Amino acid sequence: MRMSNMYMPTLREVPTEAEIPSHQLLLRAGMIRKLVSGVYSYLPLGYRVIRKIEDIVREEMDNIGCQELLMSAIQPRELWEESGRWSDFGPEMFRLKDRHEREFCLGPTHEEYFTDLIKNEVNSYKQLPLYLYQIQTKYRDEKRPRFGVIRAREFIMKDAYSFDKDEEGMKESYKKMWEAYDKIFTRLKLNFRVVEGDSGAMGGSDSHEFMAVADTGEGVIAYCDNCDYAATDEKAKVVYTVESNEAEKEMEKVYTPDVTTIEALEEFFNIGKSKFGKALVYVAAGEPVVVIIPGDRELNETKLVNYLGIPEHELAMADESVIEEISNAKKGFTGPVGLKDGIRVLVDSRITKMKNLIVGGNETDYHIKNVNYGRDFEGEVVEDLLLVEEGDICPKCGKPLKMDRGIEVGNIFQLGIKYSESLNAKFLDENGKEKPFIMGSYGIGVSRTLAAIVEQHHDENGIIWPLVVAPYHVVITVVNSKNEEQSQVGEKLYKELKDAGIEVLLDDRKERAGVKFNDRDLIGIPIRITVGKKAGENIVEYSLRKDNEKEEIAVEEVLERIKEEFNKEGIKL
RNA sequence: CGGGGUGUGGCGCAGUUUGGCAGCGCGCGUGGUUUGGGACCAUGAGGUCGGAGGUUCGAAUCCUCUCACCCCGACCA
Repeated sequence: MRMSNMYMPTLREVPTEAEIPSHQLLLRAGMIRKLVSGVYSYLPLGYRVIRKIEDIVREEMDNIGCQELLMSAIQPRELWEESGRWSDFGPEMFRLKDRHEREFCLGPTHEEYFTDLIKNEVNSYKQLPLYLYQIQTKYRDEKRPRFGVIRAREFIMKDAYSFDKDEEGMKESYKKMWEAYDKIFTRLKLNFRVVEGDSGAMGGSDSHEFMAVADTGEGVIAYCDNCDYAATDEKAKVVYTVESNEAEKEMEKVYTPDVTTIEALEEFFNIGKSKFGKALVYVAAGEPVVVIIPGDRELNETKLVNYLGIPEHELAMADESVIEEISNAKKGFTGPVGLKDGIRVLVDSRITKMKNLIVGGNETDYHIKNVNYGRDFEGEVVEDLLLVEEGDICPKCGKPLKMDRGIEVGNIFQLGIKYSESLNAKFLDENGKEKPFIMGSYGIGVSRTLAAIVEQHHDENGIIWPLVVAPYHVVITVVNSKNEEQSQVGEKLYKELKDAGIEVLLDDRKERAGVKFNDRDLIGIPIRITVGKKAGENIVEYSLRKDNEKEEIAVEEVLERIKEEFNKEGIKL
């Protein structure tokens, strides 16, 4: 491609809307443009990268016998009613009506659609396992779109589904997908970590997330250096021991005017946070719920939602009127003792082992000392409602956990029979018995992966694309396009490389050298050929975007050097 | 959804406090001089000041409503 003819609107200045490097650079490099919040276009350069990511995904999917198809983004309400997710998905789902008032959604994912598709055509265990996938646009009306294409409302996703005859088969399929994902993200040069995830709105049991390590990532992961334990903060099991052998003391009401936070209580009582029982008031599916956890810990809302068995959007922190209503006191004085009758109380299991707690008194300006579970209050004891913290002990090996951040680029779920059961998708097994398909679903955020790669591969001058996904492999910069010798050498090389099957850009624009250099660094082309002063002597400059070391070589050597670089990267031409 | 902020030419911004000709830098057109890391001179084009209503002789500026976008929290590929 001749750059004089290319649609590549690079920006000199950083658009104010962009906060993180990948968003800024993708905009500046002219790879993406925003239409409205969370909705983006992929411009020619960006789209080439998207297609290369897709191709790698396709190869690895095809390798494990997963077959590509393409479905509609638009799906009828009835399909989602069958699985119960028309309401479970909540406001996250884009909904629309046709001229006959029939309701539809723009697919946020396709479990129902895939299950529905195959259920009439696949009737026998002999046809299993079956793996299908598509690469398609998904829609989720995110609460807060952010970071460019990392959290968009429209995004490109590869979604795959496995159908097995039994649990073991499904686990085998899950393993295959996992291995394929490992290969995909490795080929894409991402530094990633596989962690246990929460299955959330997808349902099912086991799930893992593929997290591209990045400080700017929204996902928080807890991991162990000593063993292979790693999980998202939502999922990570909190091991927290507070055995106390103190003798139970007499309950005592204490006047604590305006002391409403754990920090203030700490100061008031001059005692550590762990002596307090923190009461959090939520409204879950319309009903108030009080949750009691140790004062020095945070609540994990995902665990709470899972315990309650409600969709996430039906859980919210209670506002002050609800708090006053159930505790008969201002916010900050809620506790487990003396709540209004009939209020549901959940107690983190750790609370039951703590002695002589200090809790809110359910009376404005009062707390109660020496409160003990079992003697003074009761509730539903929940094993673990806490959010993991750095330094918590690893549930697997007991060493301290570390925390990291990442961008979730892939996710695999063991769904089981959630969808096959509700959609009545069944086959006949060896004994002629009807059984629901055992399913798995597997996503890769293609557009998000684009951003994740930039997040991990850039410097102050711009993007540094790995050769496998670079929009073009090579850029030939003709330093002075008015110079006849330089132009000729540039043209000759351009033709030679193109004929060799290399994707090459020729910067033949009538710009000053500085502009060309800055643009090529910004858009991150991995291999750079500079045709300059020594063009007449048949010498050009060869350098790589990633290390910047320049070398003068003869024009005849160029193709060979490029081939060497492809070999080094393990890429076939 | 809660909290905070911003909307002025393609991009980045000033002007708003205290109402009085709509400006600056970059980019863009033309002519010229330059030409190895975002050139210089000259000369141009380009604006419903987010929108609606109001106050006023007069509104980018004051008031009311509204829309959009960004940031911080709760969700996800």
